Amino acid sequence: MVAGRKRLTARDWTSAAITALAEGGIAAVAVEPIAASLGTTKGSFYWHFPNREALLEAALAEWERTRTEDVITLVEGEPDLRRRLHKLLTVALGAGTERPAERIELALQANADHPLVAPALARVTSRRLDYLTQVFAGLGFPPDDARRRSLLAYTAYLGHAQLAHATPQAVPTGDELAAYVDAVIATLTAR
Amino acid sequence: MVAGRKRLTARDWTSAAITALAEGGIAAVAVEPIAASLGTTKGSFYWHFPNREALLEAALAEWERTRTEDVITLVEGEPDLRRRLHKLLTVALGAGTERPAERIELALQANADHPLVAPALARVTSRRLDYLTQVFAGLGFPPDDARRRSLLAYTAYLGHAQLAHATPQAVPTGDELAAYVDAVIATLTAR
DNA sequence: CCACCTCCGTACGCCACCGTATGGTTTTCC
DNA sequence: GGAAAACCATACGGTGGCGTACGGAGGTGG
Repeated sequence: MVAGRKRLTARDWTSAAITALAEGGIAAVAVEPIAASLGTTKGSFYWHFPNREALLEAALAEWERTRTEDVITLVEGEPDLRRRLHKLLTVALGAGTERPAERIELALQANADHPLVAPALARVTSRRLDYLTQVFAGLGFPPDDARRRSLLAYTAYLGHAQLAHATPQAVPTGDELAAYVDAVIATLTAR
Repeated sequence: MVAGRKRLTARDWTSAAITALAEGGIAAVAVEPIAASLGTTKGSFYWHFPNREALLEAALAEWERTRTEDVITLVEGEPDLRRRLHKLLTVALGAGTERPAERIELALQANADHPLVAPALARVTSRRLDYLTQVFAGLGFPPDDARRRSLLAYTAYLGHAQLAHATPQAVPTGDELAAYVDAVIATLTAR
């Protein structure tokens, strides 16, 4: 892939692992294929990492870190709660399945069983749900109602991503998508 | 597993494959492990099937068949549309991730990329969405609104299943679940 | 009863990947 | 400028799966 540098760092390996993760899921985070894509050999890898699991662990940690940063920067531009929700849903439901971030997301969901994936996923999920609950509470819904609405919103997001990936023709695009997002927000915020 | 019969049929292999699918996903539909679980060897398998792919194909076909039957029998006991929706959602959201049917469902979603899985999944999804749309239309919503609501309902179901599997603690149970189902229905059928 | 067809066990070669061993090549730093 | 440390290539053995070859068992009909 990159022919420039000769000597690699652990970070080079983790970011290559993240790329592989996006493209082929957990199974693609494999030492020898990634070595080939980096134009090197396992000899390099096993100097920087003890084993494959450590690489996966590093990749997941990196993903979790940048992922939360993304959400924060996305959110902190919109003070109005209702518009913030709209923006959130537009990005969440509109993001096809092509972007690497979405692909990784799906790859991790697909491997939620994995002992390293499960806790990372749990943390991210929990943070998102808490945040959503907070938004709905800010819109004036009582706590438990806010929680239910956020759960509905989040599961709808998850399912939407899944559906867009598995059965893209079942999911609206363009103007239809915009109308859908509006309808969903109307439904989610209906008293 | 079964020590009784000596000679096996193709059906024996298919149902063993479905069991493996439920327990370990697509990757577990592997000839040698299943042979071992059946107490036999590959010699048997390659008499009944040309290769691994054919086994997977047979398993998927069988799943798709029984799956549609299940839905039909579930539905045709409740004439009232609103109660039918309630029943549907209760079963769909309440079904933990323990039942084999749910596990297979998730395993297939996790492998939606797979060339054999994708079309099967697309057919099932499309049928379900059409059915849901029909229910909402029957409740008096105009066609495109009914479609949007059914999409929201179905994505919520998909995401819920995913969440219940990956992050069970994020999902309500017992009385909370019942309350959640009621709230979701109220939200989904709100004008 | 025996020949044939059905079914299965075993052994083999192949591939992809993991992890180790070992020696060589760069840097770095005194 | 040379020793020590950092880094990498290569070769090896191990595991687990796929698919083939082939020989034998066991039912079944003539």
